[in-house]
Amino acid sequence: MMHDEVVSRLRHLLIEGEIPPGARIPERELCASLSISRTPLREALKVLAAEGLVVLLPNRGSRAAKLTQKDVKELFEVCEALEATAGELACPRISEEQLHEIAALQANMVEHYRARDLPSYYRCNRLIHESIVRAADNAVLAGLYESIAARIRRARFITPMSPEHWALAVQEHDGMLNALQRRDASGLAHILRTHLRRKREEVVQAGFEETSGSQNSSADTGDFAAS
Amino acid sequence: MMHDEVVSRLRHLLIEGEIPPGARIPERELCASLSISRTPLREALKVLAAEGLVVLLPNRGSRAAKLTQKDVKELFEVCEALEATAGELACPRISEEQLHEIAALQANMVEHYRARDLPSYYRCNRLIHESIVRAADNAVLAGLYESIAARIRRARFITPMSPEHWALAVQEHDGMLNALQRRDASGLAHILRTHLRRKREEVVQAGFEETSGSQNSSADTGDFAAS
DNA sequence: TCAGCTAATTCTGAATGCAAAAACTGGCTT
DNA sequence: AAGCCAGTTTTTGCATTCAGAATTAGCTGA
Repeated sequence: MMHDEVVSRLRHLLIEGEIPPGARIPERELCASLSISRTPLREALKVLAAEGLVVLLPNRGSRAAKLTQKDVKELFEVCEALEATAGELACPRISEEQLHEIAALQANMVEHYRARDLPSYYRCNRLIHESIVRAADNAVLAGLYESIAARIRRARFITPMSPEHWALAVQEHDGMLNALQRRDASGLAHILRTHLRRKREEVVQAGFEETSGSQNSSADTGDFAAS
Repeated sequence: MMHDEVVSRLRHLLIEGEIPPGARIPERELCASLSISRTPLREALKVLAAEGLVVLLPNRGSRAAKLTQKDVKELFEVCEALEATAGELACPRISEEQLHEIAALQANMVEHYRARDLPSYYRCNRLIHESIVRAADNAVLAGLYESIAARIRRARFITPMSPEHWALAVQEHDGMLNALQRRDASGLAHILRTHLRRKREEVVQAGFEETSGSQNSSADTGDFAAS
């Protein structure tokens, strides 16, 4: 098992909530379940700690980072900036092919919306946003977006997605595609901003976790047990 | 020596150009010079690779990441977005105390400008930008800014800073402070954008390195020798 | 002399071992 | 019975060790 694969695998466990926020990360068990020794696992944990998905407590092991309300707010603020920038850069840079690809994804997404198939809808939605970011042709931006979006996705399982918001989101996506086709950079940026601000409201409304930003409150979650 | 300290120390070596871009990173020598074993050093290298300062070549060691023209362009595009966002967020959030602090730094910086003391000027300049970011009260944003600004700073030693640009930069800083005091969010964002765009032009003008984004061209730089 | 091949060396990546720190357990005191 | 302390176990962090890959050096034969 390659180093990058260990990181990816572990990142997946954290993002998908299989290791829930705040849970202790037991090195020995993960070593066994990934069949690697502690050295590469610990390297991966340090990387994920730098990414903000893991908190390392000196001499006291590591925990999956919690997601406080403030964290989510901050992540959305940054995500908004990154996506708006991506939108602005993408307008002059996007190729016809990429545009068609996004249009196809959009059509696909609307299908899933009509079928009320939330998981498929989310997948398309995510692919569209990623496509816009990719069209901005900026690897640094894409990397940061990837990381921030992943951290936001951890809060996904708390949000229920109301019917009104869903309808609105689909509408906004139409607006996005339209702005892209018209190469309306500031228009697209604006739509992306409001789109994200709305989603943020939705997530914050759900009001999960407590307000405290402490990662040390150890008295709440049990250990994560590797499968 | 603590883990975080190893990372900081190594990061410093890379940012200050003591390990020049493209140079091979000799594990053994660094281990000796930091008096640690390979395990913590390799952990630090993985973290720095995730930050984009180091490139890991499987089974062929690690190198300080190069800074191509495209890299610089991308970094500035992102930095622009982050700083503009910080400015917008800082305006409604900044405290009187923080404002006075920035005003003091600004006065200090102008002093250094008059004395044509470039290193001191740079230090103040950096502190001002960091203060604005801090005033935005967003830890995620601050973290990304820190990382991106550090990577940009690696290109510093190539740029000569012309007298006209310098004068203009000082003027723009006056504008920033003014906008902050007036709590003019979009005004501040605009100034920050043009300020950075100008600096970017300046750096790109200097036209270092080749255009190729390849990190693998091993035939150009010798090894870095630890002091 | 020099290209090509093979052996030795060096270096990388990962497992194991070891000392120190933390967590847990059981017994003792009040 | 509750709290506290000493001894034990577990866990953490790092050094060391080991296998495998890459690079280098040396040798052979044109």
